[in-house]
Parts: sequence; C-alpha cells; structure tokens
Amino acid sequence: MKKLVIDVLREALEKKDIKLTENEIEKYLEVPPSTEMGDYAFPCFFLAPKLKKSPEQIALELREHLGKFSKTDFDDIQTSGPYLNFFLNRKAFVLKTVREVLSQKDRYGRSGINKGKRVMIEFSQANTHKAFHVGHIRGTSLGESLSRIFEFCGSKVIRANYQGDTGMHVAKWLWCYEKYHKREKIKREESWIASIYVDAIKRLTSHETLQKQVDEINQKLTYGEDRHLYSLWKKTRQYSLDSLEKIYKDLNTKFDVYFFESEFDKPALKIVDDLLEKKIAKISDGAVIIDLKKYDLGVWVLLRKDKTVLYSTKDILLALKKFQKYKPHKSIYVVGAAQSLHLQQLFKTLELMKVKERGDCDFVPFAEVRLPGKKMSSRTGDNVLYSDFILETIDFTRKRLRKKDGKLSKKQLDDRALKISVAAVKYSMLKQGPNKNIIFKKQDALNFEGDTGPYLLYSYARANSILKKFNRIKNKNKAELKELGQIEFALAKKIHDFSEMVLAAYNSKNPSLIANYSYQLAQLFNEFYHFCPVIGSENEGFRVSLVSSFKQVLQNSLNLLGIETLEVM
RNA sequence: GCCUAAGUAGCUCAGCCUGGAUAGAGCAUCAGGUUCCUAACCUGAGGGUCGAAGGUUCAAAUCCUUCCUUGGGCGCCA
Repeated sequence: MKKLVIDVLREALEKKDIKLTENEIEKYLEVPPSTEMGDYAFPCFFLAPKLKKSPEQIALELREHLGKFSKTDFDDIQTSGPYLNFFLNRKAFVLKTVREVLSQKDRYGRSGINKGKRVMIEFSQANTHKAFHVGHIRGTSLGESLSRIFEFCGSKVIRANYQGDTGMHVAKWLWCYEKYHKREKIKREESWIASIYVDAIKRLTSHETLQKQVDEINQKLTYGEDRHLYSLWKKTRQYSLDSLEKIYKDLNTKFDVYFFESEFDKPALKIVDDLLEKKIAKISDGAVIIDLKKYDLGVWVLLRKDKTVLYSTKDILLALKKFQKYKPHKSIYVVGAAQSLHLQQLFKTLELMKVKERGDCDFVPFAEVRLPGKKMSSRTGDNVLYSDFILETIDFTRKRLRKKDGKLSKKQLDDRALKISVAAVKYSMLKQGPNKNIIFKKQDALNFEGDTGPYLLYSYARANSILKKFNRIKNKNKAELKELGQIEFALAKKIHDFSEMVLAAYNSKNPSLIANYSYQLAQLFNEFYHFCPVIGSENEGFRVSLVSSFKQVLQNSLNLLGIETLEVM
C-alpha cells in the first residue's frame, strides 16, 4: 500500500526535476494525526529551499502533477497547507486485510525474522525460602511474553529458570528456624516460610554479631557436611519449589529447563582456580576478584575471604553449562535493572575466558515494582505476597461475575475468576515500559475499567457474542460491502498494523508495545460496537468478517502477552 | 563522586529511537447515553510553563550541551 504512494510521488517529483530514491521518499512519508486527514502524508517543507517557494505552493504544484490517479489505488489525494495527503482506496484495503487475517488465523502477524535460531531465555529466577511477591510477577510475565514474541518471530525458545535455593539468604533462614522457631511445625505455606526469613533479617539487623553464626551455617550448607541441616534444607527447599510451581501454573508459564544455585556450589572452587591460573582472576584482601576497571566495570568478587562462593562464580558456571548443554545461538537474561552491572561483568568475563563473544549473550533489564513511597522487599516483609493478592483478586472477581450471571456453576465461576484476575495482574505489569518503576496500589489493581486486562477480555467476549448470534440466525445477509464507515476503516487499519507492532516489540524486546496496541485495538472495536450494529445491518456480511478478524488479532496479540482469552465473560 | 534509568494533566502512564499539522490515553471529577449484538461499554466537558536553561533547525516533548530532582547500581547480598 505504501509502495503505491511512493511510486506516484516519485513520478510527480521527477516532473519538477527532483530525483529521490524510494527509501528517501519513504523517510519523509508519515501518517497523519487522524484518519480524516488521510492515510499517508508527504510534508513539503524540505523542498522549500531548493525550489525557493513556500511549502504550501509546492504541495499545490505537486498535486497538479499527480493529475488523475488510479481510482483502484486511491480514493483521493488532497493538499492541506504544506502537506500532500493520500487517501488509499479504503474498501480494497479493508477487504484485503480482513481476507488475510481470516485465512492466516493464529499465524497472522508471524514473522520469520529469527527463523530456526535457538534462544535461551532465562527469567523469573525466584529464590526459595523467601516471599514471591507481586513484584516477581513482573519479571515472570515479561520473560514469558518475550518468549512468545520470539517464538512468533521464528525462534526456538528454551525457557529457563534459575532458582536460588542456596546462598546467604537460605543460610539466614535455616539459622533463624533452628535458633528461634524450632518448636514450630514446618509448614508448606509460602507466607509462613517468608515470615521466618523476615524474622531472620530483623534479628540480624538489631544484633550485628549474630551474623557470625549465619556465616557458619552458610559454610556448612556450601559443603553439605551437616546431615541434619541438609535434610532441613532439602525439605523446606522442596516446599518452596512446590509453591512456586503452583504460581507458574496460574501465570501460564512453563519452563523447559530448571537450574539451581546449589548445583554450582562445588564446581565453583575449581573454576576459580582455573581463573586464577589463567591470571584472569587474582587475590585481593583475601578474596578472589576479577579486576574489570579498565573496561569501566569495576571489580567483580568471585569468592569471599572465607572461601564460600558468591553468585558471580555460580553465574559463570551457569553460563558455561547453558552453552555446553543446550547450544543456544543466543542466551538472554531477563533480570531486575539492579543486576545490570553484574551481567555486564559476567559477559565481559566470558569474553576474557574466550568462551563466548559479547553478541552471544544479552540481557533485558526491568525496573522495580514499588509500594507507594517505598521499595517492595522480601527482606523486610514490606510487600504484597502473590498468594494473598491473587486470592483477594479472585474473590473480588467472583463477586462481580455472580452479580452478572447468578447461574454460573462453581467450576465456571472459579475458572473465569482466575483467568480474569491473572489477566488483570499480568497486563498491569506488561503495559508499562520495562524501565519505568511500577507503583503497586491495590485499589488500582482491582479497577477493571479502562486500560486493563479485563477490558481486553471483555472486548474479546463481546466480539465472540456477536459471532455466536450470527451463527444462530437463518436469513444471513451476505450482501457485499456497500459503504465503508470511518470507524470500520480505523478498526481495519489497526488490525493491519499488528504485524508491524510484532516486529517492533521483537526488535526492542519490549512487550509493552503489544500491550498498548491491544488496548488501542480493543478501544476501536468498542467504538465500532457502539456505533455499528452488525446483525441485521446492510453490511452484515462484511461487518461479521471484520468482527471475526478483530477477535482473531486480539487473541494473537493477547497470546503474545501470555494472557488467555475467555469466550464468555 | 562515578555509572545507569526516570521526570509529560490532580494521580498512573503513551509519545522520544526515526524532529513536523490542535501534545494523547486511563483513573479521578462533572454532564449525558441501556425497550437495541454483554454498561467490565460508549459520548462529551474541564484539567498541560512536556523538570530548568541554553543550542541546532523553516519546525523541538522528540536531537545536542549544562544543570536540578528522584529511583537503582558501584568488592565479599542476589
């Protein structure tokens, strides 16, 4: 479609002795602020100095050179001040778009840009023995969405999770339980497990000398010497992992590969020796470090003074294992922005070790989810647990559903309430750009109007309801498209934009583009729904296929966000 | 101090990469709309020194410079 405009323009410009290549013309072409002004616009400002005329005059003259254009290509070409505005043959455009969507279905918008490439995407990285709070939903949703976007662009994605099941935080938990909570029965509940950790932090903060006892536990934990401690660790670790798995199921995420920090405790010492031998690492203040100052990456500590392992060393081993075992073309880490430096240090180290080049690894940082005025933290307990929050949201949703339709069975109710709640929370995490902090307010999270997940699901269900009714009626009006309205055109155009959006999201590794697109698409549909009756209208046949296309593309789009649709709501 | 991200309506954000036509949404506020395909909807109103100052340009929220504010990071947490 754009090509038509470019061709016509090039001809007209040549008549004025201005030679521009296709690419140059495309660079100047823009989309007007509203569809009433046309579909493409060509601003003439830049020609003013060359032709020594006002841009308005140039626009008029170019319009004259365009003479009569083909009616199969354009409805009209107009000038508006310094702009030349092109109106495509909208009927042809709309019919073509609808036809494409309905024939390609769930493949509509796919791209082969990364075809056949294996990509490992590591995300979520939840720790055991700690709270999984609503903030963790961000990274999990982001990783899942990126995985889907990559798949939609042809990649073979390996979803990986790296769970922190050992290390100082676990040592703190074990220490606190053994010392202060031993008489309590070990519970499976995430909230209980999280509370022990919070208690540990509280006690350690008020009595700094206690840290020594934790360090001892950490030593024992690292080398697995103490059998009692080991079995306590094993049991509580499993409880944590079980509750995490339940959460992933809710969130519609399934990992292909799990890595655990505990796997890397022992091999860590060997790799540190290697690095020392190769002079990549050195000893400083009794600890083992890699000095990366000449790359502006500071100092990276591999081993503590007491020879216990830090996450840096484990991450080196993890990276090596990923490449050896799964041979991805690219390894991507979806991590909190606070870890940016750490990952750059890791990538640089892999380069120095000559195992991987910079281009083989990449990371997608995302900002925090905060409570109003403060940080959300598993350490202090200043957080909203996912498990508590989702129950509250489901309860709220259930009440709304019951009010709407009192005859729903318990199963229907539970199923819909969960899907709507998850859509609400995931969408709220994905709609904002990744490097902006999200302020989590419960009352906003329970608002299901406007730019929200439930609004999108509702729009989808409405479309479905029209189609269901259409399929039930007998005298179907198959009349062809007589007149195309402004709203119908705008909706079709937005549907057509989907492929472009997918590519933009892929290139920038940013699902919020898809989220914003989904919302704009649904908005246009709801406008259409309000002003254009479908069943029984003169354009019934066309409108049904437009609704059907909308439903398909919204589903494709939500699918990329990892949000499931509902046929009825 | 250095690095990094953000600063746009009362609040939460799009737009910035690739400069163009009256700076867009949602929430909140106010005023309307359901005998009609689901009102979790739609229509309308009010609300803006686009953090500040310079610069580049015919044209700057968008590009450049400096500064201010806030979040995050900067050797033994992850």
